Amino acid sequence: MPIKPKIPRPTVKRLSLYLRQLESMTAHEQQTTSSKQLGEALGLTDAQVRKDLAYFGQFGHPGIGYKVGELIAQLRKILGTDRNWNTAVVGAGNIGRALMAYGRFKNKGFEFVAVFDNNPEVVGTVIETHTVRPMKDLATLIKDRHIKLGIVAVPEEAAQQVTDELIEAGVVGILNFAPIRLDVHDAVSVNSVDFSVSLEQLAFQVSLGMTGSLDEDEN
Amino acid sequence: MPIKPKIPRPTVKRLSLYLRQLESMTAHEQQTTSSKQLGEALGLTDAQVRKDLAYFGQFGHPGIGYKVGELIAQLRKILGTDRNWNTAVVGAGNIGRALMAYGRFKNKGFEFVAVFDNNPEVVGTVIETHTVRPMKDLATLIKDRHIKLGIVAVPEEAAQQVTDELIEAGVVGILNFAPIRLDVHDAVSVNSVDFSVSLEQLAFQVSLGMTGSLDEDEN
DNA sequence: CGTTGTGAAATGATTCACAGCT
DNA sequence: AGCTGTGAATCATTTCACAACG
Repeated sequence: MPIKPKIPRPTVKRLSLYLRQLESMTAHEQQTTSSKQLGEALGLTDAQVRKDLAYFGQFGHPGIGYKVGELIAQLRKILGTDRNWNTAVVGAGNIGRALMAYGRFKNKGFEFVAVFDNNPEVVGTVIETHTVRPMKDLATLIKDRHIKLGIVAVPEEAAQQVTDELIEAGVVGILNFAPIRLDVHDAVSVNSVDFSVSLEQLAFQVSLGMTGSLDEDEN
Repeated sequence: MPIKPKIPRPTVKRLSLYLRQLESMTAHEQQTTSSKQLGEALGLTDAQVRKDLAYFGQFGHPGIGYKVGELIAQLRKILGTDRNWNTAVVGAGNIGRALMAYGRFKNKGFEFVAVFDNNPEVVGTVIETHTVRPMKDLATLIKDRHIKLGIVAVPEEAAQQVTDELIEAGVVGILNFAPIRLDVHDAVSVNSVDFSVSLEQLAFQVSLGMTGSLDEDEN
């Protein structure tokens, strides 16, 4: 192992986008691509693409570009999605169901292997082939099924408590949909999706567009 | 109006967080706060908080801090959520329903005034007091109800088409849940929420935590 | 040729540190 | 004494530009 390269945070986000674009390219039988082409498809500069990829190794072929299949394999390895991540969904409301219904996660290395809810009317019902379990089964199921990722899709008031239980049971990564900052210790990773923030950002951009300026869109 | 201050993008995201934290403070009858306190609650430095706010004016009172009610009003004005944004949801699937069910948007300046879907079985049903309309009514309803924001919660294949229709009808901001980059002209703002990217980022962080290092979590 | 990988330069964002107000 | 607002310094990220390679 050479040194620690230090990866910029924005780079990580873009790796996912590269991977998705490349997968769409294989689907179209495309064998090879370039940083220019990849960048154009995603609204980035070619230099940005090359620099991002170069943090992880030398995947390109000068004069040729990148071999699509090869780069896909590399990116999966980098992102950790070459293995399978057993994942639990906590909260069988609309968000929980939306995620479980989105079939493409399976091919992306994420497998939902348990759903929990505390509502007795929901417990026992089946969502996408999975029976909703009561919260009291959480710890044992997380352990038995070697679940490493947890999705917190419960109301704000319950989010921290649920998080604590997940971590206690052995989960090492949390995707949080509740509008609060979750308190976790350093060994656990948290990533939050916050609809209010997203909408307010949008309102700001729009308001601004009517008067001043911010930098580009970039989606 | 003096000059163009140029707002850092990360600042905008944080403004939403400040606003939410302040709202929770008023709910607890708190009259006044400081950049230090605000920062600690959100995992930011006090200097960061002050700098963010100072881009928009001098809202603080030296020696005292910030008056909570006052700052809330200012932030709402800055974000554009002091007015009301009529919003349309396209796609009455789980994500669309999750958003409509999240009651707090109303108090945040976003009002969902129309839902559309192209599935005949769903059209005509009622979601949170709103009858689902067919796609063919989109243009007229957007115009009649002065809808300015659109939420794209449809499958990937339909997302660009839906976006085009929304913009054609007069929408100026789009919140996109489909996993593609939407093509829009400059006068329209787009903000995307991408579950796959969020999950893959999480997997990366976790994988890394097992070996190397990235910078802090920060949720 | 066209395209990568990469130092060096430029731009952007955060933190420091302190003068000045209450 | 306590806290803001802000220039200056630091740190992070992006862009430039070009040598090296197939």
